[in-house]
Amino acid sequence: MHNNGNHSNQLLFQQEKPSLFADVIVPIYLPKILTWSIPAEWNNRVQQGSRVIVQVGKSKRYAGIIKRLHTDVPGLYETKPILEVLDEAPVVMPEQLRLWEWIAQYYCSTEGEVMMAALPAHLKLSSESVIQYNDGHTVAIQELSDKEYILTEALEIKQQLNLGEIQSLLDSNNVYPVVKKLVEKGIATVWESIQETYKEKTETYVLLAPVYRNEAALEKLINEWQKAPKQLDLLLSFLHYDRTEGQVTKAALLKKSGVTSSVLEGLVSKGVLQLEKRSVDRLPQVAKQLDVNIQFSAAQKTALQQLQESMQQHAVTLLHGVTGSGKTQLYIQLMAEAIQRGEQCLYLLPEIALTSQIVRKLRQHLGGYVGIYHSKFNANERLELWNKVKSGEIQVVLGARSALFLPFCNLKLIVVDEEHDSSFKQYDPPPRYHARDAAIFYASVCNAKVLLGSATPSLESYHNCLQHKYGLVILTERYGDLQLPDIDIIDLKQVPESRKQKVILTEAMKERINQTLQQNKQVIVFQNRRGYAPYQLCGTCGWIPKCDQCDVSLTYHKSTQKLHCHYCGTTYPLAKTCGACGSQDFRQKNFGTEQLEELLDQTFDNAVVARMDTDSVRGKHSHENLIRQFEDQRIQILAGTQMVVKGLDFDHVGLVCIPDADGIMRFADFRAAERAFQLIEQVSGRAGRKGEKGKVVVQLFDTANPIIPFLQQHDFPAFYQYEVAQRQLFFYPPFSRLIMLQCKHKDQTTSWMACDALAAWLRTKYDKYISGPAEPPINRIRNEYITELLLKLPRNAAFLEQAKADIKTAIVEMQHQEAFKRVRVSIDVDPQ
DNA sequence: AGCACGCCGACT
DNA sequence: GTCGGCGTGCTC
Repeated sequence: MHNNGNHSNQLLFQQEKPSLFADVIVPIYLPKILTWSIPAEWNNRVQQGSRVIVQVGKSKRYAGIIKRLHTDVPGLYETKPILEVLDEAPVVMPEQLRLWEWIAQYYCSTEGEVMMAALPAHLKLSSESVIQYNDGHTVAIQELSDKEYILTEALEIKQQLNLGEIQSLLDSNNVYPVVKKLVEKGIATVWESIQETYKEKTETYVLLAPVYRNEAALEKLINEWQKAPKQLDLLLSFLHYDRTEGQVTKAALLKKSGVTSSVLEGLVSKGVLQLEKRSVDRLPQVAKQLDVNIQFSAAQKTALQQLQESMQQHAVTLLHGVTGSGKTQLYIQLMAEAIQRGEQCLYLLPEIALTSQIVRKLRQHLGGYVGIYHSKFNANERLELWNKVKSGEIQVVLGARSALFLPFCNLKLIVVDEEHDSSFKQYDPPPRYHARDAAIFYASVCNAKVLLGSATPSLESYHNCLQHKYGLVILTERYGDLQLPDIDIIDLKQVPESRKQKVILTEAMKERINQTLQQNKQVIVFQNRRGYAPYQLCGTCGWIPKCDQCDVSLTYHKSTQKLHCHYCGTTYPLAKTCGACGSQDFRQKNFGTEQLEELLDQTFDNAVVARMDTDSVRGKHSHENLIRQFEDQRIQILAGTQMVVKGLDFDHVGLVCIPDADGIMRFADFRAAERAFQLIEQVSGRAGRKGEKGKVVVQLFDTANPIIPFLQQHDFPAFYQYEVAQRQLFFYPPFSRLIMLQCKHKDQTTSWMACDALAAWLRTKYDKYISGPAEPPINRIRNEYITELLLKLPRNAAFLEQAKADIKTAIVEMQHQEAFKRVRVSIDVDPQ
């Protein structure tokens, strides 16, 4: 067969211009990335990192991110074309795509899930079905079923409905068949609506009409003013603000002059003033000014120099500085230097440590260079920050773990403060990533340095320092030559009545609180349990009220007069009689912050007592207000959970009380000692910041606990040596890497058997690394039974990759078995 | 995550 | 015998 010239020209043409395909990440759970084709006319408009609209399945459309453009023709399936190109410039950078890929791979998640965690809501678009009424239809009422009739009637009035509206209209979850019928009968059509959700914020500004913009005309107007004195007043106050502030918003003018908008409307209709809508920034406008004349102590100066040297040599440096040693000032100095070099910095903190205190401090020194990013910000504000980070306008971001996903263009320093904090690990929803570890990877991609900071480093990080993988800088002196507080132990075994009925505050502790109050100092009382009483017990038969859906005893909350499940959030009415024997002899066991607050309030008449926990600071600014009140010493005693520990510096705290230290130490997992040390050391650090040495009083039964001497000496390295020996003995991190598999099923036996089947699959290769199956201490949550399998694997990257692949295979194999089809398995790499 | 296909109970 | 419940599998 031979070709004529024309034909071979076409072939040649096709070879020069092969069709283009895009691997697109869509924000849904998909086991692998899917490929769409690019219509030839858009070849020059698409780029890696841009968003495109694609259709997934029958009708649903999403804005996805182009991960890769290529010309590999997919062999096994027809590709659909992309439907729209949303961005001319990429919204995510190549470095970010590498981070996404790493997280998905390392944490056994998917890039779609990472995308959901990474992008601000307004960049994640998905379509919604709109059911549109067709006015011209000619169907008679008699031809319709009841449901069809109800829907037709509603459509006639509203013209358009979405599926959610139809569901509530018909009071059913299964409305699609009815909609389909109406479409078949020509009464309605269905189309997919996909809309940009970001809205620019606009403000109305008041301007002088052009004719009066010269002195003479204006003077004439005012001098010849006849009626409408309110309008004249308003005009004069407008002129005043216009002169003093340069521009006047409608809202501010009306507020300051105290008249209604109808007065302003009058001036506008007279043609004296004009209104103009302008789009404005949602982010606060702060001057870009550096103020870094920090008075460093000698110890800080040394540490700063050591940090700079260490960061030259190491990708990651740990700053181990005792509480109150002024670590934040060092970060500020380093970030200010980076700003001056035109670089970007990321400062990560655990969510609840992102208080107004730290924000104020950064704003004070780094001014408008700083952007803030955490869950309290709404979607519009987040998108604006996203864009300003991408453009490089914002150079420093202070944020919680999700700030790691911002599109930095010149990131050179990542500070992970309180790096030991377990809330850097996300659990639900996946990806179950650790922001500190992901930051270390991201820094390697961006060629940035990482600075970890903590008064109580994680064993993993400290171990890495001793192995010379990370640099280590130590700051042992507290700023202003303060000393760490003394820790006194009160042995509850020695308190006579405590064996029968638990004493919450011993006489000795009350005495110390009184002394502190008399010296006009404040007291923090730490109790890591919310509510009034963590469980109730029938005095006759021992029955304990539990959650119907979870294997957890219910906590009595006095404020709501209800029993709360702290796992699923369900509330139950207060039990008056025993559910088992009918007895009325109910005893409340243990105590939470709510009861503690009440008790403190009753005991110390002259002191103002407040409580800080997730229940008491629900409102938007209540957390900030509470902190402010405590700072201003309007509150003398603050009772609270972990919340009082994180990121707060108070100047007048003389005493920290821990009435139930047993509650911190008795957890059964391998991190119990580490967590207890961190928590108690961090709480202690709140005592005695300015003035003399603070005091800590700890009540407990378990006075023989080996971590106590380390706490009393504030000796982290000695604690590390003790704890690391335990870890080595039992092959726990930092000597191994953990992967936790959880099987969940509504039937307890099935859950166990499935987990056992998984274990059997994995034992062929990983026998000596597996422990379990086992039931966790709380084995039922939301009516699902949980069985766990823990793998303690050697720290070898290639080995771990293989293990993860084998785990995924084992899960698929297990779920092939008929009995286990509905068992849900979750994988948690490096669980906390 | 949706959305459709497919198989079993309560109604005409 | 059909309608409608939700269990199961696929999406380029």
